[in-house]
This record gives sequence, structure tokens and C-alpha cells, in this order.
Amino acid sequence: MTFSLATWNINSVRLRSGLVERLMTEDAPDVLCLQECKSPVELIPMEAFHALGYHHMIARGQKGYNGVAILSKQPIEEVCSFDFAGLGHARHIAGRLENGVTVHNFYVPAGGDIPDREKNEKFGQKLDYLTEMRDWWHANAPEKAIMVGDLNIAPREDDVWSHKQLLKIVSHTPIEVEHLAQAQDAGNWVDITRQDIPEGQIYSWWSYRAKDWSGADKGRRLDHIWATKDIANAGHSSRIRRDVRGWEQPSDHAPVFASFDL
DNA sequence: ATGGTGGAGCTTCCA
Repeated sequence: MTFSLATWNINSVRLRSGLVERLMTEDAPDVLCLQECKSPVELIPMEAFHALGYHHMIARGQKGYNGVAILSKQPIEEVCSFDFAGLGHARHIAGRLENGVTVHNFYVPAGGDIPDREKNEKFGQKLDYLTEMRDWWHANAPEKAIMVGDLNIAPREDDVWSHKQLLKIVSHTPIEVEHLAQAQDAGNWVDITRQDIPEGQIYSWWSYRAKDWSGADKGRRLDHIWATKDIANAGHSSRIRRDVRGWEQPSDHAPVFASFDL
């Protein structure tokens, strides 16, 4: 059986519920992981999603900030919700599908503007979040698992529009990249997007502040789909729907897709 | 040279 999955930082699920419905109609991924829902769980507009076949949801929410949800056509059983770095934020939810695959949905802290934990508490929290994630995977080796989300780090040189110009910009600094790599290694995670698309610049986020986001194309690949090594070879058909960034009143992130034969 | 835009909602915080 093949199932498809997408991850999308929606930047307010209530404001953009129509965009979610459009994606559900056009692409119909079996599992849709959302971040930055910016809504209490009980105010997520489930009825519209239900009508499109998404009968199941697990989520963590808070008013105004953060928030993660997994919407699924198949039953999904909640497994856990982490609060790495003890921030008290709604940044993770995990569930298990009926095929035994566990799906982790993360919204890693953005980290503020200054890449120095002495001058910027948020940057320290981001690094601490990734360190605790690494330690968790080290102590609890994931198996038959998929990990997605807005990880707020573009690790490779070709995950950003200019490696040199972004070396001191939060999301692409060497220390962040190293922290992410350690979390990835600790869990035996394989980057499925790059397994499928090993060459070339690919992005999933473009700033709202650009005059012409598509023309300037100063993007970063902040949104990721990983799988544990035991199921990584089942992954295929990775893609990023860049055109979604150009929809009316869009999120600043585009959805990332992959499929798995499991 | 240090803005620029957008969402939530607590006129300011967060991205």
C-alpha cells in the first residue's frame, strides 16, 4: 500500500482554512501535517476538513502562537507530545497509523534574529530544543517512523539562495546545522526529500518581505520530511508545491510532499 | 544601508 504525506507551515489554520481545503482537494495527501496553526485545538475548523475525507486529527494548540496538527484520512492514534527545552509551547505531536508507522510533526523554534545565545535567549532555546531532541532519539531509537515539520533550519548549501550570504543568518549558521545533524544522526533519520532530489537548489519558504518573492527567489528549505533507515527505501515521489506560495493570501511556506510504499 | 510584510490580538510579540 502506498500512502502520501505532506507537511505545511500554514501560518494560521483559521485564516487559511480555505487554502488547506484547496490542498486537500487538489493533492489529497493521506496525512497532512500542519505547523503554526496559531489556534486552540477546539477552534480548528474541523468540519470543512471532515467533509473532504479527513476524519481524524491529533493536535496541540495554544492561542496566537505555535500549534501543530496532523489531519488524516486514516485513523491515527496519538502517541506522545514533546516539550523539548521546557518552553511550554505547542510544537510537537506524534501519532501512529494503522500500518504501524509513527508520524512525528515538529515546529522547531525559529530562534530570533541574532545567532548568539548570549545576546539572544531565543537562539539558545532553539539550540537547546535540538539538543534535547538529539538526546531523546539517542535514548529512544525510533523505528518505522517518519518525522516532518518546519525545522527552521536549511542545512545544505543548496538549501538556501546564497550559502555565503546566509552563514550568519539564523536558520543557516554552522552551529544550527551541526545541532540538526546530531539530532538526525541520533535517530538514524534519512532526509527523504534529498534522497529523492539529491541535486540542486530547492526551497520551501520565501519571506513575505520580498517585493517579488518568485522573481528574487531568495528561498530556504526549512521544511523537511525524514524517515528512519528501516523504511527510508519505501519513500519516493518527493516534491515541493512552490506554486502554493503564490496563492491568494498565502502562507510564507510551501507544502512539501512524499509518498511511502508500506 | 537595515528596512521590508504578515498574523494574532494583550498597541506588542512573534516569525
